[in-house]
Amino acid sequence: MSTSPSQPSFLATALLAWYPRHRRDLPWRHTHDPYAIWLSEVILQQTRVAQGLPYYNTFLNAYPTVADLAAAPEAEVLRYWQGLGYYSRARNMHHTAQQVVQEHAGKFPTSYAELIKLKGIGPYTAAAIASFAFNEAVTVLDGNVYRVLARIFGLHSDIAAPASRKEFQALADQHIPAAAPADFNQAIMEFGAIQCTPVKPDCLFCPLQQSCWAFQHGQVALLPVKSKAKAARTRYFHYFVLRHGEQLYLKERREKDIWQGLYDFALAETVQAELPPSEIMRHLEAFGAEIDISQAAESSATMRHVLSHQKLEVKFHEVPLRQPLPDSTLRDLGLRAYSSEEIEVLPKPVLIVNYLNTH
DNA sequence: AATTCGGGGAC
DNA sequence: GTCCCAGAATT
Repeated sequence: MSTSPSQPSFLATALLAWYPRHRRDLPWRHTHDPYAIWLSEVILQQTRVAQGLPYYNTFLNAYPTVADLAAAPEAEVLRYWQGLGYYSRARNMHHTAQQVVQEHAGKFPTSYAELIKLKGIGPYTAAAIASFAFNEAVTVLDGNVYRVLARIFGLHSDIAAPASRKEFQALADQHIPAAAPADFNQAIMEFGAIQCTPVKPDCLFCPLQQSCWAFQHGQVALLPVKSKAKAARTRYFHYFVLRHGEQLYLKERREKDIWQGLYDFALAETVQAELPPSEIMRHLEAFGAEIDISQAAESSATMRHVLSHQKLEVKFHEVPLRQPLPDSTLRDLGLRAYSSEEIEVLPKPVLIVNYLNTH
């Protein structure tokens, strides 16, 4: 990190004046506990405050300390994360909590250099924890910071390109005040979140209006420059909802794919939208149990579920069984029978939760 | 450098 | 429909 000038820059001065008058009252702003700050930062990765807030409170209540998190079963941790998405965040937190307990005697590392070595803690989160919990003068770079800097200084570098990072990093490093690194980091992100917003920023009442390159040049709506992501691919899922009495059969997703560690039903993925009747019959026979045709429902209508890089088109085929699935089938397909009470506490994709809530 | 990891809310 | 959110790991 570069040094900052002895006199705070115009940017630091403006942001530090703006921040105390506009900051939202958020729970993680009342603590210096690195564990709680770590949790808030991981939750807020690619997640809005409004969506993450209830998870923060519930999670911290369930696991008040890093030792509590380390001692929990992974499935339970994922269940608390259910609905937040990017589930590797939860799995990495769990892993790192155990590492902190075992290798650091339960005490969180206190420097950026040590923090960034931990799984799930990258440049942003390491800087956030180091500055907020330990007042280290390291700058955070998140989507808000990119946007604010691009507009104020007229940077036209593509913020989606990794190579642009060092330009923004250098700029942030120039302006972070040595006397108040944590407040500067909080302020610039909060400023981006509620004043210098992506769409319709509040330029009319902006304290930086006069010194903002984008405003002065009428290019606020054009900055930051961000190249578009390629279109999401479409996948076709056919779930077999195997039921015996009140029991449903589910499996853990272990493969390297979406929803790792979460539970869903027996699944056939197809290249085309339709699963031909002959293929459906082949799957049903492979389950190795007699099906109660009289209670068999039509396949559900297609449910669409959109992820960042995938569009899922999903059909659920309900399969009422006259007897339990044989052990060989359970082994082969990784399935297990669960009561509705057991299913409730399994971590599941929102898609599966939605299905269960409507059937 | 490019890709892949969710889900929701604002427009 | 589009955009993007207090990003990180993997390839």
